[in-house]
Amino acid sequence: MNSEFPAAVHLLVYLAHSTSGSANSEELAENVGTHPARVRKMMRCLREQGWVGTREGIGGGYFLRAEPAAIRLADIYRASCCGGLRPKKPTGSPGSTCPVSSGISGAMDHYFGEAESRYLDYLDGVTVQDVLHRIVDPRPLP
Amino acid sequence: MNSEFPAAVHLLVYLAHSTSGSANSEELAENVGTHPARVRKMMRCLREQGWVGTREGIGGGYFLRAEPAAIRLADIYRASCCGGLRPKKPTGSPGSTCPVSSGISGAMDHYFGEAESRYLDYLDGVTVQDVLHRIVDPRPLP
DNA sequence: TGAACTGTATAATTTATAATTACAGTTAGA
DNA sequence: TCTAACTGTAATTATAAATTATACAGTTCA
Repeated sequence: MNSEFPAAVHLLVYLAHSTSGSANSEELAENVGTHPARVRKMMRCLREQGWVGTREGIGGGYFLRAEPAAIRLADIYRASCCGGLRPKKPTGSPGSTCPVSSGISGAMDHYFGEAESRYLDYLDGVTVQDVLHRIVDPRPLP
Repeated sequence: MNSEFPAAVHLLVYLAHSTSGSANSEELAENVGTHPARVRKMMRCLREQGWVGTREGIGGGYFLRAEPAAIRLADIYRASCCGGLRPKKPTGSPGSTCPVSSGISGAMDHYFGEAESRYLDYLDGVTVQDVLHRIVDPRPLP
């Protein structure tokens, strides 16, 4: 898995924690530990989901549009890196006469899909607010 | 995720399906679609788990040592690429004065760990035999 | 002894990921 | 209306990870 998903969560948690409620790409990039251009690119995705708003121009930046308790990690995952839990390169070859070589990738797709959906079932129960609370007020949480 | 895990499953399923019960690294590599040296390397791991045996020298190769129905995909996953479901590079920085930046990676580790364990719970219910049956006799199966 | 294998290390190549650069478009305020 | 401070986006470069390839010592059997 690449780090799009955790970085997206980080951005949303940061905005949820921010007292001013907004931040520009430079501030966010420094907090996450990445480059402002990458933040802006990721923000496109979060904006399309309706989770953040953008203000361009001087004094501009990003701000939350949704309630932290309404943003589920499973949805962030789906928006940022869906399918990332399975390997890109399948084994075997579809045209082989050997049933194992030709059929294994379809079978594995099935198992990866099922397993990934259990992974997402769990993340469906965790919100941006939960993550924030785990950080600023470490008590047992989802 | 890299393709160690699906390749390992492929190797075991192939041996389980093979009528002779054994195959050398060249035959396995061709079936999986990779290099014989990589097969030999992966076999080390499968041998250490007691799932396959090796015969060196002329006429040698690999053969199953365990029942296909007793080899669980979750165990293959653990042996071949445990932890591969989380990104390698954490976001934020531990020393930061910002609680989000310093705390997010610990929080995400927790959620990734929980989610991965759901993923494995599912794979725990699938065996090499199940995979083989799904390929050679496609009926509803785990 | 020699041919057919495995075991293992290391180098080379390819691919994926992230960082960087660049610049057009937007906005607020002097 | 001009300018500085931003975002949006694409293209390029750099870095890291995964995979393939090469090499050769050790094993086994005929």
